[in-house]
Amino acid sequence: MAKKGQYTYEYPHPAVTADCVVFGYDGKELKVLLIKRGAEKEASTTAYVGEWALPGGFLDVERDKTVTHTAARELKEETGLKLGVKDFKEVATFSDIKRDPRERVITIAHYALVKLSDVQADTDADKAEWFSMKDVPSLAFDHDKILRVACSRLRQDIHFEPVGFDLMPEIFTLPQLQNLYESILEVKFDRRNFANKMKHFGMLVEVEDDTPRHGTRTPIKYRFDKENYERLKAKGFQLEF
Amino acid sequence: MAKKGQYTYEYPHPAVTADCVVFGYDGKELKVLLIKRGAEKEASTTAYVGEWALPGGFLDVERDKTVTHTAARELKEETGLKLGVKDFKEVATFSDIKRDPRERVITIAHYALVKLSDVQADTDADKAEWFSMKDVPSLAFDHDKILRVACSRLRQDIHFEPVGFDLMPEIFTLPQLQNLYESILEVKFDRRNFANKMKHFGMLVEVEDDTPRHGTRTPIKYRFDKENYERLKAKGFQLEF
DNA sequence: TAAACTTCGCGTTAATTTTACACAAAATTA
DNA sequence: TAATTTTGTGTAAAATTAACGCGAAGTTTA
Repeated sequence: MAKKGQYTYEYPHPAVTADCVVFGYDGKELKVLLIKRGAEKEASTTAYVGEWALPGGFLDVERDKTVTHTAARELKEETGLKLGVKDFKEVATFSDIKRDPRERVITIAHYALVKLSDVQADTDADKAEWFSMKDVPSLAFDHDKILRVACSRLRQDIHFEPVGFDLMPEIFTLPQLQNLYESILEVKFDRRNFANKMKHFGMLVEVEDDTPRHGTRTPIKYRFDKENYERLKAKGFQLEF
Repeated sequence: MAKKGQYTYEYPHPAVTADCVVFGYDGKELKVLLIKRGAEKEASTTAYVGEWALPGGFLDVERDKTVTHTAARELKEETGLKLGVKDFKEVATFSDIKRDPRERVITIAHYALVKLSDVQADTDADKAEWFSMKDVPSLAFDHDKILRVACSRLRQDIHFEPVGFDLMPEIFTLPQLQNLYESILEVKFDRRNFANKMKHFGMLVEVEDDTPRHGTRTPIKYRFDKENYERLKAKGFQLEF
């Protein structure tokens, strides 16, 4: 651990953090990963102890290649969830002068999309918890605001990128996919038009899978055709919803 | 001036800057405002002396309310151009560990759109210069990259916001507006379809203006109907191009 | 001064995309 | 076995987008 008062500068410098909004989808609703702020670390200076917050932490000036590396590293440390730098998207910077009561801290918010079914086991249940977007508690710092902005960013991105496929499990059904889109965009689509449009893009591949499903009629299973998507993207095509 | 080594922290802090990509349009081509890096200020530590760069500078930890305030303040100081915080849009954070040779500096890039005809007189010609996007020189630091990213961001934004009207003079013609869209998007539109679409939005108002124009036939003059645009936006409408 | 040329505005038609909507099959429940 | 829920499929109307012809206004050229 570094000694106190070791680092001096000619001009004041702010502290810089990266925060993570990790979205997951369980087939029913959109969820977000939060941590409970503990007093373990720097007890005396830690703020908002016991409150829920977004995972995140300070830029390691000497080691973190970019602030996105900070995001990935802190997410791993705080929740156990290991994501690659490429899995993150930058949302925005939050730099209000009083956003942290201790000192001037600016944060670069990121978001990531994960297949909840794949990672739920990885997340350290002692520290982190998945909350449905519908009942997110009030958060520490300005994290409420960050979450709102991240959501609206996700809503924008979904129009141009197949974000659904990052959130869905490998094998999924059209009704599930539609439900996800409806959850994120908070609208309802016509089932038939949704299916037509999705199939029309040519990114869905039918899969043999006889796992019985809960519902009534058994829907067809699909997987995302990543190669074809990459080909289409290279050609310059537009998703749109 | 502050004494050296006055500000001390328990952990290393990066320096934080805000950089500005200011776009202007002169009726012909898209331009960007650059400054020539001088050795005036902190001579010994200044890097890239004599090279062209984006306007920008260090966050004033004690005074700047947000990094966007930094952007506005520095733009004014370095180019004479006075813009409001609302005129800026955040683009992205650039935080590569070696992007500044002197110390770790992360920068939050912003862009702004201005009516070149209105502000050309305000820009301090000694320090700043407007460059056509077609012949931008190679820039200091990673500013080439920042400019590229800002451009692609502008190209995205133009699909959903009437950015044209921030760049055009108060009174303009449809061919001018079309030229701007074509410059930014690097495509060609059909003159008649472009006009139909634009008029269909209901944001254009015909204006009486008999200033003779250079070309052949004198095109109709318009102005942007801001009130109507706000009304439409409130109702939730989409631009799209 | 007339002819040729360029730029501009208007409107029409064809192609494409989006929207609205009805019915039958599969599985569960009563 | 009948009723109920969920899913899959197709088609016609409506709206939007794309393609395009023409004549008018002004400039340049012969």
